[in-house]
Amino acid sequence: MDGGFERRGYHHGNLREALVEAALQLIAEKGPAGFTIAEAARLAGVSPAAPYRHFRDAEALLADVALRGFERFATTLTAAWNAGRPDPVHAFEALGAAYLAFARQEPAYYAAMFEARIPQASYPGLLTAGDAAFTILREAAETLAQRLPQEQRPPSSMVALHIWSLAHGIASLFGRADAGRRKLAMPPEQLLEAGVLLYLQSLGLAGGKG
Amino acid sequence: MDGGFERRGYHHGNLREALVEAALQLIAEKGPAGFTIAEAARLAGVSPAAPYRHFRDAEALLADVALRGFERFATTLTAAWNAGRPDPVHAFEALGAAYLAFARQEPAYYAAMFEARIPQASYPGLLTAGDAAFTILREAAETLAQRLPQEQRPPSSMVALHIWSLAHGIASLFGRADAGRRKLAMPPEQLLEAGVLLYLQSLGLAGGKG
DNA sequence: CTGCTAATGTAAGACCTGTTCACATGACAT
DNA sequence: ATGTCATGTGAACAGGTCTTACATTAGCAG
Repeated sequence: MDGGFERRGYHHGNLREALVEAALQLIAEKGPAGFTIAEAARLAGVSPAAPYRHFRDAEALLADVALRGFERFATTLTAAWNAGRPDPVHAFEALGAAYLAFARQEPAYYAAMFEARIPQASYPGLLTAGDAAFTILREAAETLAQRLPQEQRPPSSMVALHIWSLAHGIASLFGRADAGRRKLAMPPEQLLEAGVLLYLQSLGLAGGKG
Repeated sequence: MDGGFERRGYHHGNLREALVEAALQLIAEKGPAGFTIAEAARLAGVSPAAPYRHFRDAEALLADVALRGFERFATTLTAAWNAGRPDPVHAFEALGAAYLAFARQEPAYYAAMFEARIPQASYPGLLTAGDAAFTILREAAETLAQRLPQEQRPPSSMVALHIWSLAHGIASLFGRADAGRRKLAMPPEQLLEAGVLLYLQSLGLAGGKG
């Protein structure tokens, strides 16, 4: 661990990164509320006051983690959409699957992004990064809608919001390794895929009977 | 406030209820993580140690709030569904609207129920109460599905999961007074209604073009 | 290489919270 | 009236946040 850094002397050399790594580890273990600056400092091998040279307070550190999370999230979603190849419907499915995969594989980022209750107004970068991620989904929906005659096209932002909400709902209710969550008859990925297909069908965007 | 109770002497008289009230107030203000036993005790006018006579620890208090929340939630949903009257589709819409209304009007309960990361395994009552609330949705979906010829009926639990997830996603992304959340072109209620209608259409359960 | 400056880390401390313990109080049954 | 038990208190300790004054050193100017 230690983010791959061993401190070599009085100065750590990469404390900022080490703190982010430590925060990720702690959030993954105990949730955003369980993370403390003191413990992150301990993991990084510095005194409890050192982190304050890099982050104003615990919330700022969390906000930085969330920001990085949104950036990775956007990268992941872009790759999954893959410019709509091989065809928009399958690419859209892949986008949904990537959403859930991110929530499952990066629970710490996901928690920082969506569960930490960071006041976004205080961290404008967060808002921007979140919008960028959403835009990927919206443009995918836009591309999909192009297949319909213009007068039948739904607003792409509405479609994107529906898919985002469904994916987020599934991820946050059932999609995590959280022992506490309910068991399902269907794995979350399949639940999402079925939901998206049904939804797209009603728009005339997916095959007649899934 | 004080939950309507003034303490009259050495003994509070209704500390347990007063603590729950205080917790609700604090959660509403600062989220589940911002709530502390010490502050709840202060609001109730007792010493910081007094709450431990009624709750094993802070998590237990939170779990009690969540449990009460699930019970109120179930009541609300049952009333909204109204046994499927005047007709199942409209009643189903009302159910969705009630979901969002609960999240908005009772943010403290909602947060305790879904955001507090209470290990449900440690509080079996919570799991039961959550299941009871979900069952209402599942039975509504079941009733709806009855309208279809048997071989076209989707699994009602899948339908219920889709609707629950969509509603929860919308509520948790956009449905709260949280200043930090994004602005939408459409109010959350309308977003949900449109999503549910589209979804039901694809199942053949709602009118041809909403 | 020398020496200055700014960045980075430390130590100590004020203050808060959670939680436990021995003890105080009084509601209630007998 | 008396005893008992639920309920509340006060003191104590561990551990957290964050600030302030101070220590160390990296990196740059000369």
